[in-house]
Amino acid sequence: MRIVFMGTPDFAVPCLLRLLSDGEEVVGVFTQPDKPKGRGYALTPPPVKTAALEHEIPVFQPNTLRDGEAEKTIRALAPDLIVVVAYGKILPAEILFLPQYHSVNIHASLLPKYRGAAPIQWCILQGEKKTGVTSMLMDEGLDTGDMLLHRETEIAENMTAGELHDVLSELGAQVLSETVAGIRTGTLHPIPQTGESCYAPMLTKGLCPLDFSKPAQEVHNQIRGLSPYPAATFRLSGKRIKAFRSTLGGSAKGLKPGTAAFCESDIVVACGDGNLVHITELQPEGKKRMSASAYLAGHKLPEGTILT
RNA sequence: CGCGGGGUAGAGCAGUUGGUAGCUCGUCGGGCUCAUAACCCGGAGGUCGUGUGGUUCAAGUCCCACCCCCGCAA
Repeated sequence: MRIVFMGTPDFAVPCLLRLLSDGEEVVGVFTQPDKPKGRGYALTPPPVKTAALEHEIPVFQPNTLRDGEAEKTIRALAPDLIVVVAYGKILPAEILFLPQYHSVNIHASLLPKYRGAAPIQWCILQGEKKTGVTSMLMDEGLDTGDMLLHRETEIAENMTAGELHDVLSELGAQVLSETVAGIRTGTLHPIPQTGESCYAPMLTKGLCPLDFSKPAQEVHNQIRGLSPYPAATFRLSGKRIKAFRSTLGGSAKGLKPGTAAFCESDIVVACGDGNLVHITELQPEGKKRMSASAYLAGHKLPEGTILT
């Protein structure tokens, strides 16, 4: 099948590769323009572009899909289907329904929950026990199209967003493969999204600072939901520290929220509900990411120290 | 040339006004103990990122160049 693929970040790469290994004819890849990133503002290509170029697929990086140019380009590519995976732009109707089989999207949640930009992280932030991947026939709304297939996966107690991302990314490739196969054979039955929906908006820096006056479980969810990017932070002796991993366990026994308890191999902090959160992996500003025990080997952290 | 922090024993950190390096953990050996990841004693382990660079009687510590790592911001 002739397919135009639209995607941008790492999450979308396994989907693209799966289409190729399935023998689909990927005739073009749309991805976001290269953007200045990192120190020195080096112009950085999106991961999907890199992957596409490695397979010698034509890459298109328009700033907008709404000036008619993109439509002409796609028309010339004459796809049977458009596959969208975390592309980062809304497709106008004239493109959406251009191919014979229209456009399908792979979304990293169990729709209609967690529509939007950051479903993986929000699932963990909200303390969900399971999530999954859904494929849908796209319409003009944001992740509102009729659903085709979905696959569920458990979210382990201490799982981070990064780990879940990798799982869902592979699961997404699997679902995409089955979806394309189903479209080819005409065996899929689109079903409208029903039930309670919610949105997973883009993550902002404002979500990062930890608030130890919250219950330990929420602090824990915040740490793992924002790990590794953008990463939950707290302050210790004037420096900002990112927390990447944590576990729960133990009672704070009347310690005020934010107070460090006995810190041997973990940084143990009292939370608002009287329970403890154990920070096990972190990164001080300007330093590499390290285990809490390594950090504690070189930094004294007496019991009673206040973290904010 | 966006702003900034840092490269010292396996890991994490100190290192004062320049005088050839210390701490915590780990590791090895011994001891204590019913026992232990606990405790005590002892040992090994470092060309202090690179430059057969500059200053100096003397540089981890000052100056110069380069390499590498990281935080912020985008």
